[in-house]
Amino acid sequence: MPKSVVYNGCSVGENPLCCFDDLTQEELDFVEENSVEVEYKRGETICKQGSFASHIMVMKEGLAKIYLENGNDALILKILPAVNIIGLPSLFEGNNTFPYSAQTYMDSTVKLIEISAFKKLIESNARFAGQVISMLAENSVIINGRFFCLTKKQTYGRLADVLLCLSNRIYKTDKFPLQLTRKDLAELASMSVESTTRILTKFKDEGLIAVHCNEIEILNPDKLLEISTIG
Amino acid sequence: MPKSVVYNGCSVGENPLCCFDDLTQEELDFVEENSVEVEYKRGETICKQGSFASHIMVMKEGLAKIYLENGNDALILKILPAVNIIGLPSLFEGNNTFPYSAQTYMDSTVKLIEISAFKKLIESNARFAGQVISMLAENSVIINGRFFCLTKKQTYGRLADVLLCLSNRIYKTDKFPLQLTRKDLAELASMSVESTTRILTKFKDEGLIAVHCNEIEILNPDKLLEISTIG
DNA sequence: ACTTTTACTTGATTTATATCAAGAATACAA
DNA sequence: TTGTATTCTTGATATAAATCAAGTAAAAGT
Repeated sequence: MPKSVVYNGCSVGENPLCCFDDLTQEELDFVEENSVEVEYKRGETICKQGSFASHIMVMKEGLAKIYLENGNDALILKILPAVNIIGLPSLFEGNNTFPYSAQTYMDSTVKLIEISAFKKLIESNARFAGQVISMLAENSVIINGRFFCLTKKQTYGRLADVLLCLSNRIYKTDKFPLQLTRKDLAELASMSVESTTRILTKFKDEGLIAVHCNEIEILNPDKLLEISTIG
Repeated sequence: MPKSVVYNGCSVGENPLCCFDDLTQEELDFVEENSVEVEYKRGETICKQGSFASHIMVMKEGLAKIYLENGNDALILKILPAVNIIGLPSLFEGNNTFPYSAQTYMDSTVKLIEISAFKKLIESNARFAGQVISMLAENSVIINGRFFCLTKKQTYGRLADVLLCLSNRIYKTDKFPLQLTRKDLAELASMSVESTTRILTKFKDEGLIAVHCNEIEILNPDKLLEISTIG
């Protein structure tokens, strides 16, 4: 029996964005000519599901969520710290709209690259195309992990996952500012706000975490990981 | 307010596999030289999560499921009729194992292509690479739709989805042989076998479907679609 | 400072759905 | 054919988690 994979619902990859590393100076200039940088405030929409996909986006700074919306329901596919790329799934032929929305959790800087320029690079540079493939493939593995987590784990495990993800992948420290609201956390763990509160309180009572004013500290990551793994 | 997208949890795309269309005869020969065709019986495993990804697979005939496994839990990501490609996510750099398992629902024919040969094609032919990107991108859109369905819809909607998917995408007719067991259906809709039975009975009582001996007929697809949409 | 809104917490209730249990139907084997 | 094992069905019960409700705390606006 193989060691079980740990599906952590984290939806943040460990590999840095790398598809621009192998471009020539000429190609880099071409990218620059066809891109702009934009500042977004907290809560602003970077791209809107269903709108025309005119560009590929690169998160340079900040934090965002990528989500599907349908009526009043929203499903977060991924949280996106810098540096990461947004919009690759809109590259598929016959599709010219964004398959998801993206919104910032805090003030963020985003680079917008003309999609036609991006496509031109893919067509002319097979190594670049290979890296785009690599990113798409990794992305699907990450999202599938989150898929597993949200469908198979129950609330405690899902929230433990979210906390560990913030600590390990986003802020990369045990003690971090809680810039996300309970509502944000609830949405990330796909549960109600009330349940989120209750579980956080329980974690606090059991000494797994400490919550100071707008700051959260992971006291017992091992136990949280255990909760996440059990489900 | 834009028209709501219909997330149907179907996880079968509408576009045929097309990445081999633009290859030269020489390239096609190269693919042939580096591939074999294998027959699988119903229930056999085509690829196993975690094992070394030595090849890309093409379903030539039959039907299979692609799923994540973790302990006793399994999550079906996708059902795969012919002609479709399996294993693209194992293309990402630094990963040499299959990120999921695949198992046949019926006797199937699969073509196995050496992954090194496949990668060589990507590196040497940017158009081919572009089509692989397109397939990966489409795939992620499909799986995200299923993700939404399984996390946001409740049992009736999910099962309605599965039935419509079988009818519309797999068998392409209103009346089709029920080769899947209740257990298979339950797994597809991510619910218990008992609930599956109950809901099927309800659909039958309400005249939405008819079940003859090992054959199922969709009598009221519109109503089923409504159930699927409401959730 | 006070008011209004928004965010958070806690408890009671409801609901969807899994699980448990046991019987019926079907398939399979001797 | 009869016995055995699956698969399917149906009912009763348990449970996780949402919803409802009402209050407190914090933030924002006047």
